[in-house]
Amino acid sequence: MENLRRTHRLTELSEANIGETVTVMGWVQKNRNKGGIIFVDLRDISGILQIILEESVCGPESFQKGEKLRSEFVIAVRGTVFLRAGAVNENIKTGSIEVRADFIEILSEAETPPFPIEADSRTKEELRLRYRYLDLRRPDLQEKIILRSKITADIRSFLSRENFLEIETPILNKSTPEGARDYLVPSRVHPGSFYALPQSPQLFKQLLMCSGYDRYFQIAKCFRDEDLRADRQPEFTQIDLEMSFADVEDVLLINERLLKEVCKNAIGIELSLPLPRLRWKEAMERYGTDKPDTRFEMELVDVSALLKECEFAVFSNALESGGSVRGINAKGQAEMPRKKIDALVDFAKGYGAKGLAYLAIMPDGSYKSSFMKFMKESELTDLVNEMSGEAGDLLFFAADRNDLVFSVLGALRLKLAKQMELIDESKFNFLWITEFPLLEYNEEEERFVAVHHPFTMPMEEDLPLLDIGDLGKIRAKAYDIILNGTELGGGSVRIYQRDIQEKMFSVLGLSEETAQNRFGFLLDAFRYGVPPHAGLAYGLDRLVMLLAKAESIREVIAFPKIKDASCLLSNAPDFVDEKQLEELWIVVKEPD
RNA sequence: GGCCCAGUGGCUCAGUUGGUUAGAGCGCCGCCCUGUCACGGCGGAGGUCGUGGGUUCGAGUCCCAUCUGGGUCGCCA
Repeated sequence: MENLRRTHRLTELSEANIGETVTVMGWVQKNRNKGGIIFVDLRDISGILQIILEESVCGPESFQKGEKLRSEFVIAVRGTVFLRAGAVNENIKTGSIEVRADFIEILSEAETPPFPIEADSRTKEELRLRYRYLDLRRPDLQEKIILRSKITADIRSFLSRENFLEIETPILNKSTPEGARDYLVPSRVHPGSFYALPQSPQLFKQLLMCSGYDRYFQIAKCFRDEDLRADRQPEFTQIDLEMSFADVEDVLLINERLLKEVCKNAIGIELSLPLPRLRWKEAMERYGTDKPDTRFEMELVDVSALLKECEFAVFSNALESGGSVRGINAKGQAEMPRKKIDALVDFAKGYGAKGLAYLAIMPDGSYKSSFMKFMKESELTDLVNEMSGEAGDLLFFAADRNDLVFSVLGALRLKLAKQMELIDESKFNFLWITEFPLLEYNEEEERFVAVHHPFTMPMEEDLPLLDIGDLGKIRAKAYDIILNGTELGGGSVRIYQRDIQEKMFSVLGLSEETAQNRFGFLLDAFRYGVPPHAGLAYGLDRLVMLLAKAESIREVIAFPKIKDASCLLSNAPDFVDEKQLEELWIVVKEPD
């Protein structure tokens, strides 16, 4: 190895290098031994290159090494670049050339890997994660990790050019039990005291605004001790940014330019600006969700007004108790088999619906429906017209409290779109959702809680409602950025006026003492001159996942955790020595 | 915490209404082959079906429990 220095990555070589003596290194992808000639497909992170071994060129010593080669051996090859004598391999970048080795060295031997190292792996994820270091050798996973690095670099570059300063904030923080569960870190020096890992750098970035760093960003690791999902990990990365002297419009406009640049550089997609916007209320009414997938239509229709006199108890009860009846039209699905409809009804029940009413408009114009016997002919006709129902369509209706109707139909809409293959996977539909509600009522805690966080600024015209009005109706200067039905990020204009902040704490049921105890350092800072400020944070993992067209966030994280938040590779979390616990003043209860 | 899906050689799968020594492709091992690139030829090893219990004359196949992984609801200010 002392005498060998790598001169090129494998696919840096091309016909331009013909005749050159080069030294390359990598992993053996495939060894095709024809007896007197050995073809080796060598792999590194750049791709594949064919190496040829002939005893007459490389001598017996290297040739014997060539005969020993197995998958995943690491080798070094010194040789000359030739145009291929045989056929060109169109499948690889270096398919027209090959390196004729005059010397090879086996740098490292390898056991047979437990699964094939190849693109488009069909190996079950459990095994891949247990051997993640092998999984990460696979080209498609490498592509995603490379894309992630590129996106991160682009974001840094853009924000730096826009005069944002990258500033790190602490990982060891104070726990603020509002919101997600914290990961706690025991203090050795302070018996019984704990740090919390950040759920986001929220408070610190606001402090930075107070300190005059008027544009801040950070690529910040964040932690939330909640259950995982395909797009949720307990530790994840935020692109966190904050701007002083800024309102909603300032944040949205600069982020649109950021997204445009990232999309263009990372995947060659040209976004047209401005990005579409939708108010929260309208999003809920049209799509049943605050993160609509706008790649297909099938919008919700409120049919409550038509059903005031209706005798179908499910509908009338919902209306009488202040709820609504809304429907969606599954175009051309009238012939859906009963079994499939029943499955959709069960699906709806999973979201809390008591049932799901349906009406099929048969090709001959007749109706087939779960509730027609309770309805007048004219009511049915009106209903069908309101839903733009045509022969061959299948209509679904949910009747309940508004929030339930929205969540049921919002989920059903997505489910149907997938079944009906309505989603154009080539689209990248960004969408701003604006004017989120400031507060929502939490049944369990029997109080209003912040939808975004307690520092979110109400909209000016709704400020009076903080004193006298319906708290649930207050709109906030809060916004989310959505891509293809996934929440990519969100942010808000922050409260910087002490009186408004105090009112906010008060409606949240936080006593002055509690607020001071939890956020006192921020409130104190606000006493010494605070600029108006606003910000946004993206989930970097989700952004990369969507741009990479990955199925799960785990595909764009080098070392992800599994569903129960453990790591199959390292076996974290794990038990620790009694001595460590003693130092930390911790006594572990026997699990029940 | 709830619901749903999956678990058969190293990998990916098949396995008919429960019925003889559980199959295939790839991979692996050995021998042969100087233009292969999904290389080819010949030969070979390797599983008791995630685990435990039950039903049965008989279970990979049915039942119960459990473990491992995935999806989702709750949760995620």
